[in-house]
Amino acid sequence: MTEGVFPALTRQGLTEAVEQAIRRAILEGRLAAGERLVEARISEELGVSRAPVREALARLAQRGLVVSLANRGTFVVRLGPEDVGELFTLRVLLEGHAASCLASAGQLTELAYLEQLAESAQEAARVDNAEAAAERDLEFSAHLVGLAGSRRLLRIWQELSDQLRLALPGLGRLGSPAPAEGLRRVLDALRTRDPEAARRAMADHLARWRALWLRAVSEGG
Amino acid sequence: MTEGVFPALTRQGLTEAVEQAIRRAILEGRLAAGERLVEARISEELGVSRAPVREALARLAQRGLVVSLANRGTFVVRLGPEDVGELFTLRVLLEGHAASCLASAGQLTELAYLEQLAESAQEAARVDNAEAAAERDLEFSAHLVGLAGSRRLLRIWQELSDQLRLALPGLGRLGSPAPAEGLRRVLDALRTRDPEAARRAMADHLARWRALWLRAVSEGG
DNA sequence: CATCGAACCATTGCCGACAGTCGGCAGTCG
DNA sequence: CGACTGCCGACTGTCGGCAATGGTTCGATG
Repeated sequence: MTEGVFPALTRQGLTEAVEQAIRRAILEGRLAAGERLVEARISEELGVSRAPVREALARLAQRGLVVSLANRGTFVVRLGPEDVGELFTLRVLLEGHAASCLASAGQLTELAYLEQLAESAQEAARVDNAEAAAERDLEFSAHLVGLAGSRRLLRIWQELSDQLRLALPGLGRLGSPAPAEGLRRVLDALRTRDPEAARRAMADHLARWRALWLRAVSEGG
Repeated sequence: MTEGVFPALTRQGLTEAVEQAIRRAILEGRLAAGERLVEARISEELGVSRAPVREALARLAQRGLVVSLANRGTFVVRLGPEDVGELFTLRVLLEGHAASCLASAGQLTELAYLEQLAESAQEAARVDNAEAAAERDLEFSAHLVGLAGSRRLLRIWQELSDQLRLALPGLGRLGSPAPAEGLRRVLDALRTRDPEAARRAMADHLARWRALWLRAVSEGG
């Protein structure tokens, strides 16, 4: 039989469905930061029992999107400036590493999609939509990190990016120009196969984003 | 009222107790790699219902100690050479960063305990007990990363170190000399406040450990 | 004799219910 | 009037049970 024709649909259990529902509600800003998540309420609203809701909340807690206090409930995480600082420090570390790896061992054919994503990010920045630009930028980074080929690296990065997305709605109110030129320099470094330049370019690019995100959480919360 | 007379006892829930029990069973090698963990069996053995066992297994799955396949059960993770390679690549990245941070911004008073841990590790290496030396080395790194002051960094590192400990029993069979001298160079770099030297020293030290761990998982499984 | 299919069994996924715990409010005493 | 104590509602932690799923065994069939 031909392999890989069908995308291997994995019948997602209720738990996963509930997890996605809550995650989307959080990341789309329909659940405000600090808001309390009551199991019974969610289970009733979704028409399922409390068990899958409980497990979904536990997973989200481990992912850092919510925090659950014993016997007191789980709450949507509210990001402070220190949190954004931490997250960007780690992003610089991880994405810098990924960029460096890709520069030294990546296939040039893999750059095509990255260029497309970078173009998309630049376009979003051009129309002064910081929120959309940030989302595109995260997608670029997600693929960059994915190409590094380390499952654990990708998993960690996804966890961090999900946490960062908590502050995404706050970015929208800022009419600041979003960084977009930086990705070009990253791609240049990848093309010339210069690992150190790729790491630096990624770090510089992220440094510009960091300032923007920091302002978003400082003014918003 | 007098403040701080009672040490604020935090009653750990059943779930946490179960999680610790299973984790210890895995890390102490009483549960072999690849072994299946049946919820009902564990719950019966521990005298609790399946609910806390379920949640404990879910947490361990997120931590990467076990892997659970839908409707098929959860199994103790078996580490391959690629896994150990990934883990050490990330250790170099994270611990190198922590060492660098500490060199540029750390208090000299914090070095005292690190020196004590390094001494302990060196002593374990002296008696050719690779497993104990590895455990001491992990404790050293845990404190090093903790001193960097980033909760997320520490959490990620702990997750990775727990995964690495899966292969700890395999190290015991190797009669190889454990690296121990490297920590001294890390401490020297911290004392002289040289961030780049600290990162390199940490990387060199880990490179020596990496070879040992790789041999352990290659021969063992 | 190998292969396929159907019933069986062990185990997980999910459910509803009960008990334990927390925060708030009223009542009481100084 | 302020502080402490005891109740109250709400919610989480835990439990036993039922249904759904996957692997297995055994028999039928080519």
